[in-house]
Amino acid sequence: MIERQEQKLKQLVGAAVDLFYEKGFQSTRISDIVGKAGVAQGTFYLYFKSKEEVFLHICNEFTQLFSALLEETQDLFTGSSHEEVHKNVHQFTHRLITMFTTNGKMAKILFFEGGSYGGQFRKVYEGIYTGFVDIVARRLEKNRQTGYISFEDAETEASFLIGMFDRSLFYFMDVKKKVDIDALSRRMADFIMGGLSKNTRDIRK
Amino acid sequence: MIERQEQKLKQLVGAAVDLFYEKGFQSTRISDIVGKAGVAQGTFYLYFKSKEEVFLHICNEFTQLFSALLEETQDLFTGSSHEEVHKNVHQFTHRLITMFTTNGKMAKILFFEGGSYGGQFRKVYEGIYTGFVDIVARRLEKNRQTGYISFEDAETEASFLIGMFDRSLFYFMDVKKKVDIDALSRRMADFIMGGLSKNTRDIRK
Amino acid sequence: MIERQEQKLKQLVGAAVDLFYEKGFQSTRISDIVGKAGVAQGTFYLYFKSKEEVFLHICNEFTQLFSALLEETQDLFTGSSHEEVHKNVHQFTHRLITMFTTNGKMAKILFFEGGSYGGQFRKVYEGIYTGFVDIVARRLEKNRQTGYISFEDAETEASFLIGMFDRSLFYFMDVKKKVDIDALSRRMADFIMGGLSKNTRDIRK
Amino acid sequence: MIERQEQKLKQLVGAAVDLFYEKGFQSTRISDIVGKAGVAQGTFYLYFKSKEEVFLHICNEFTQLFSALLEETQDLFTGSSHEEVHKNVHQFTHRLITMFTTNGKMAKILFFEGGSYGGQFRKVYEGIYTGFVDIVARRLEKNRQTGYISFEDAETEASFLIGMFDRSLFYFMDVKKKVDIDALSRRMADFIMGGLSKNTRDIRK
DNA sequence: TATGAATGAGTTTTCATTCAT
DNA sequence: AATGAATGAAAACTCATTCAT
Repeated sequence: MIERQEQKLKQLVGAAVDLFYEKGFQSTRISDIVGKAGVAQGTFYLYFKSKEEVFLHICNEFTQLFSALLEETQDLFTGSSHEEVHKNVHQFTHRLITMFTTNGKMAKILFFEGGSYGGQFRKVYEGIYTGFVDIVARRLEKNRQTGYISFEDAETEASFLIGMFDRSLFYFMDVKKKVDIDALSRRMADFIMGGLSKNTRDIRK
Repeated sequence: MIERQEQKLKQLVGAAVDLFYEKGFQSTRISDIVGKAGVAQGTFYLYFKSKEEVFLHICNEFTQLFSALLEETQDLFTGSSHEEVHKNVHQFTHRLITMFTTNGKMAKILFFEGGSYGGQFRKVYEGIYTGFVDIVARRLEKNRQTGYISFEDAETEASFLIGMFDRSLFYFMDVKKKVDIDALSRRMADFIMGGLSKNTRDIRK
Repeated sequence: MIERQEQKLKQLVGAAVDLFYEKGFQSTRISDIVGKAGVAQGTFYLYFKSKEEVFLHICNEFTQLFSALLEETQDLFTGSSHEEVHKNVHQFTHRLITMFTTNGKMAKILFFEGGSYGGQFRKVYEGIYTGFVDIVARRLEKNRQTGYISFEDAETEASFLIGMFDRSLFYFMDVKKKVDIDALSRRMADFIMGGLSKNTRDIRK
Repeated sequence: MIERQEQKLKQLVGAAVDLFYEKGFQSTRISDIVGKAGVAQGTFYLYFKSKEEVFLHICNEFTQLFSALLEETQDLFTGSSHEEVHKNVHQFTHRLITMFTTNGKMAKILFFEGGSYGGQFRKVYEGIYTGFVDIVARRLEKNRQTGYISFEDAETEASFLIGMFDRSLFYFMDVKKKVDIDALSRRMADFIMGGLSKNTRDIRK
């Protein structure tokens, strides 16, 4: 019985993910969702209070995956050699890209729909984005003294890193419809290490 | 008479820009626009066929500014010394940030609303974004041989550059509500030059 | 449940018939129909896609009655004596007038609204009218040889018969608001038999 | 100057006739009329108070032509021999058909649009139709005693005559898009004389 | 718990008419 | 007299949400 309910919930969420992804939040009708989920119109309201609630449910699911992954990256930018730092950064980009491509629809729903202005989800999006920037900035700051990375302002630099990750990934996922995870994560790690080596390079030269 | 019309058009476009920025495209009502513009409901339809059309009008305005600016950046990444290349990159980031902040609302409307999934404007957005990536990739390719920049795949690298530019700028404009153009453009140029120096650095080491 | 739906449908159609009859198709608002039917505005759209669709529904209902009746009149104009032919013609006019007066509102909606120029229903009307002319012409042709009726061109003559039937009936229904079915059908039969006896009369004289 | 005005009026009326004929009254926009007439939107209101007024203007024009013609038919159904009556009836149908086909658009606007239910013009239409029936009925009555025509009730018979005239003519004008005036008027006269000879024929037999 | 028919508030759009120029 | 931009009332239609079964 409870399984039945769980299944209905999953059907509804699954249908919503597909539809938000295809048509966007605003253009998706409750009737579309229930239609795709194969349940009656009224049933939707047994599981969610409103369309917004499904959206937030989806955002939460993704945010949890995301947070869990970020938690595991304590040693991003750490290392006792340039190569080790590079390896850690690469590991990070690889994992992140893998997670984003695996949950591509949810990622896009959150990062595009959520960011859309006036969306009721702007706040959610900003919270997640800011949290992401913060955590990366903190990781940077933690390793400022190692001498293997260099930057003026951790927040600014973090926003660069996340921007290049986020948009380039969606560029390949969305526009190019093809992501070579290995190549992209490696190039990303290279670029990041280069970008973070400005002063160290100059100094060592 | 014609001036009057021009003025009405500007009022309408101005109101639309403000409202799309504040509430998003979907949540903005024609009645909001005419209300803010101080004209009658019907007047809107003398100037635009639909809400979509105002949106595209705004996108076009911004796209033109944007294209004009891109045209002027023929020597992005060129130069006969590391410093000269850096200077050119910096000039570019400075100009671009200035333009984006000056036309902040339009920029955000296009880059967020336009990118929103299922939005009717996805195509417009993708066209502009792809065009942007293409032009930067071409500038990169043109200067591959100079030895001052280095990369495996120009398109990938271009998507990095644009991503970091785009998102970090909006992060400061939107979330932080404060952009230090000089500092940001300089740091961006530094990061870019670092990111593009991977191999050169390794080689010279 | 299904009965409930059927009832709602009937209420809506009934209200529409009344209103189209009183105010015409164009002047009838959906809000008038739902108001008269005692249902909510949105309910209308559960049963019909548009105002046009109710109209066509009504036309179909009447057309079916009409076609069924025409099917039964195989022996119109047949007979082995002038009197028998007359009797058959009279039977026909009597039945037809009875059907039209019984379904007076529907008949008028189709024959007036439908025929109205530029109406979206012109085609429907013309189809029905032409079909009516055709069938009467065929019945005439079938009995051309009996010697009890006479005419040059069956189609022309059929258009005479239908015209006199159609307009005179509406003249009494609409303008005079009173129809003496027996008298009218008899006079009509007399007139028709006279009109169709031109040559026979001359010959016999 | 005054000629100029007259010309504008004619342009407007002409455009209105064409458009009412093509698209119907309701579907015709003032903007269509002024567009076709080549004058400004506001100019319309210098000549007519509303769309209704142009329609009535057109109806009046036609009604005048029609009334003038009816006035001239004092000797419809008169004559001192069957042949003479026939000749007069034929003359009448010929003239009437000629007039209707010559002013085909106006005729159809009045007889179809005007008759459309709920049309604001129902009254106008009914007035004209009733007047037509009345005058024919009076002509019939006047000649009841001659012995060349026979009928029970003049009004009924008049409604037959007009119905057959009206609808059959429009059937050929509209549906068949071809009217053979000579043949149609002759057949009509034949049919009418037949229809009106019921009793006389029986008596003389 | 599940259903799906019913609701009605909310939005876009049209177009006859007005009026300043 | 002529113009045509501006007006705003009116109407069709959509869809999230409710509720009786």
